Amino acid sequence: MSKNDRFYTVRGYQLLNQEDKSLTSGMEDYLEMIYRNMEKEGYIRINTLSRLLNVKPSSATKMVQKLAALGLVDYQKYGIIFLTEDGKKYGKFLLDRHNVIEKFLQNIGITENLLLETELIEHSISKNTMKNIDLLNGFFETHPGVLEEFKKFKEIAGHGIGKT
Amino acid sequence: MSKNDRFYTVRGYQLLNQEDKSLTSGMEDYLEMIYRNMEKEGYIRINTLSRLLNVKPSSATKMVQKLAALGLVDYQKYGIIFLTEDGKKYGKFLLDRHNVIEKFLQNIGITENLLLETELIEHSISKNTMKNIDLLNGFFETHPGVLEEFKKFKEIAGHGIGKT
DNA sequence: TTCATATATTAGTCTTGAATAATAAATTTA
DNA sequence: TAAATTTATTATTCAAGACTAATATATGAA
Repeated sequence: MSKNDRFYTVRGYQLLNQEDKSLTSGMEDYLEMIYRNMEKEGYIRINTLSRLLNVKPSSATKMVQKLAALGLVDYQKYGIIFLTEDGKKYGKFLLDRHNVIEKFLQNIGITENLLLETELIEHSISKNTMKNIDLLNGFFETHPGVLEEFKKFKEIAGHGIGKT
Repeated sequence: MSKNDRFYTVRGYQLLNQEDKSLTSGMEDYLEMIYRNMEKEGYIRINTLSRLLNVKPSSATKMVQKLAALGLVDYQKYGIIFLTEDGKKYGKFLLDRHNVIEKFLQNIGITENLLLETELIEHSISKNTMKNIDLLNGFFETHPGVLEEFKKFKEIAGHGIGKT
C-alpha cells in the first residue's frame, strides 16, 4: 500500500492540515467574506460579518481574533476590521477559488442552490484541482460548441437511467 | 436576499444538515469503507476498519456503535460487522459517488494524490451535482475527441499564466 | 453630559470526531 | 485448560466552531 493509497477520514485530514500553516475551513469562510466586503467597502464590522455568515456576533469575534493572531486581519477590540497584506492575498485566492467552482457548477448545469453547493465544495479543493477546473472552464468558454453538445448529451442520457 | 443567497459557514451547513437524516461526513467515511470491505469479504472487523481509515480502534468502535444505532450496520460487542439492507444501499451510494468524483478528477488530469483529493471532495457533493458530474464523465467517455482537445488546450493555456 | 440603544466581548456549554490509558473479552498456543 | 496474546470497549480528554447569557464599550438623542 503506497503512501498515497491510504484512506483517511475527513477529520484526519483536518488534523494533518493543522501541521502546515493553512487555515481551517471555518477560517476560510470568514476570510473570504471579509475579503468580499473589503472589495465593496474597504472594511467590515463584526455585526455585518456575523449577519452575512449567518452566525452570532460572538462566534465572529472569536474567529476574527484567531485571524488577527495569524496576522491576516488588522483589528482591535470594538474596532473596525481590515485585512493585512497577507490577508488580502489569501482572501483573493479564496474568492478566486469560489468563483472557479461556481462557474464550473454552472457549466455542468447546476442551477439550484448554486451558492450553497459552491460553499460546500470550495474548501475541499486543492490548488492543483482548482487550476485544472479553471482550465476546464476556460476550455468550455473557448469551445462553446462543446458545452452545447454536452447539453444535448445530457438530454438524451439523462432520461430514464435514474442512476443514483 | 433570497433564501439561497445566504452565506453559511461550513459548520453552519453541518448544523443545518443534522436536522434531516443524513450522515455526518465522518459517518460516511466509515460506512463507505465498511461497504468496500463487504464487497470483498462480506464483513469487516473493528481493527481492519480502523487500520484502513488510519484511526485508532477506539474511534472506530464509537462510530460503528453510532451507525448501529442508526440501523445501518449490524453488529454487537466484540463481534463481526455487517451492513443492514439500508446500510448496503447507503454504502453503495457512497462508493458510486466516490467513483464518480475520482473519474472526474482523472478526466481533468489530476494524477497526484488522487485518492486524497477524492476523499476530501466527495462529502461535499450533492446528489444533483454528482449526477451532473457523472453525466460529464459519460460525455467525455463517448466523446474522446473532446478530452483530447482539452489536453491540447491545457498544454497551451497552462503555460505562463500561473493564475493562483 | 447623561441616559438609552446599538454593538462587541467574554465566559461557559454543546457536539463531532479524534486521541490515550485502562480494562475486558476472545483467541491461540503450549 | 491455563497463560499469553490479540482484539475490542469504556472512560476521559482535546480542539474546532457553534451557541447563550452576561457584561462591557461606543454612539446618538435629549
